[in-house]
Amino acid sequence: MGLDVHAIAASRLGAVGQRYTTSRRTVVDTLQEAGRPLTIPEILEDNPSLPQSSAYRTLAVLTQAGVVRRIVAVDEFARFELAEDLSSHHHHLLCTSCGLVADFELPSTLEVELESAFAAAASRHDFERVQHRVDLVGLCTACSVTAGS
Amino acid sequence: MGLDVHAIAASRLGAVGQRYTTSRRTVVDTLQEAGRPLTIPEILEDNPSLPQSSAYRTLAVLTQAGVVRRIVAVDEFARFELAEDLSSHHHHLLCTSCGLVADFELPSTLEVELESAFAAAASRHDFERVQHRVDLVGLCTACSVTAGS
DNA sequence: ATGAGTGCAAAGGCTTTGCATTAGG
DNA sequence: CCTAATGCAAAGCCTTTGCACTCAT
Repeated sequence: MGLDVHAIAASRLGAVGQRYTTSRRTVVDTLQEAGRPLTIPEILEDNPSLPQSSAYRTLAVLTQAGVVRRIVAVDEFARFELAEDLSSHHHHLLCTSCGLVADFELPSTLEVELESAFAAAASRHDFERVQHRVDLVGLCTACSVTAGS
Repeated sequence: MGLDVHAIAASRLGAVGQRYTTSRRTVVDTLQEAGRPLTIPEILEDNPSLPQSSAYRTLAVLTQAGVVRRIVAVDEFARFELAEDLSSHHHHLLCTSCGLVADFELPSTLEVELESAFAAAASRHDFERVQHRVDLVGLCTACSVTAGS
């Protein structure tokens, strides 16, 4: 798709009174190129000149502006990816052994069914502004070879 | 249901060479009574005489024995609930504001469809021993009143 | 009795923050 | 220019761990 991610990012940051600075642009680039959720250590690895504290602050701002999404996987590291409307709707495969996060998609017919079931559950429990989080938790190829009993 | 949770817990602990001690029993009771995932601070609140380190160690052992399940919500706190075969299959509603976790269920027909879609996705990505994690993330009643814009 | 389990306190590790400096609009 | 953003270092906070004591078998 031909979305201008940087233009959208600049606009969303502006909407919350934030500037689209060099380091923020860099982080967005890194996430877009990765195409999967990255931890902050991974982001720093790709950008050795970026200080750790700047990475944390940058990602906090980008998250707040709706440019990136923070996801909680199975290990102690937070992970970040571009917001879904800047990439595409997808789900995550989480490796319980190494923490790897990969993306996958569900048939759209199933997504539709899920959506209505979720809407019903949310309304039943008085939850609002609900998004769903559908993940698979298991062992990735590498780990099932290593740790597979 | 008439499951004897304590008997099962004792048996599962035994299977991994662990004893079913008083504090472990206490934690299991607390989780069963709560009927929703609890953080360690919440567990300690319910059991003021239980030291923090014992709570962490107890829950680590119970998790390893398959008596409880550790879940990652949206905040920094790990949460624990009884294993599904000691309670029932369900999903979670997560409040992004206060971190509250509530339970909900999906129609069993939808569960079946999901299961096969997940199996397909997992096999496509060479993931093994896959479990699913289907949660809704939003604002609980209390928080949507307070923080609802 | 005798090793597993517990309690206390200190250490670990990811993340946040204070403050002086730099850069964006 | 002038405020927001950055960089460095120190502090926070959840969690884990070392070690001596106690309880379960």
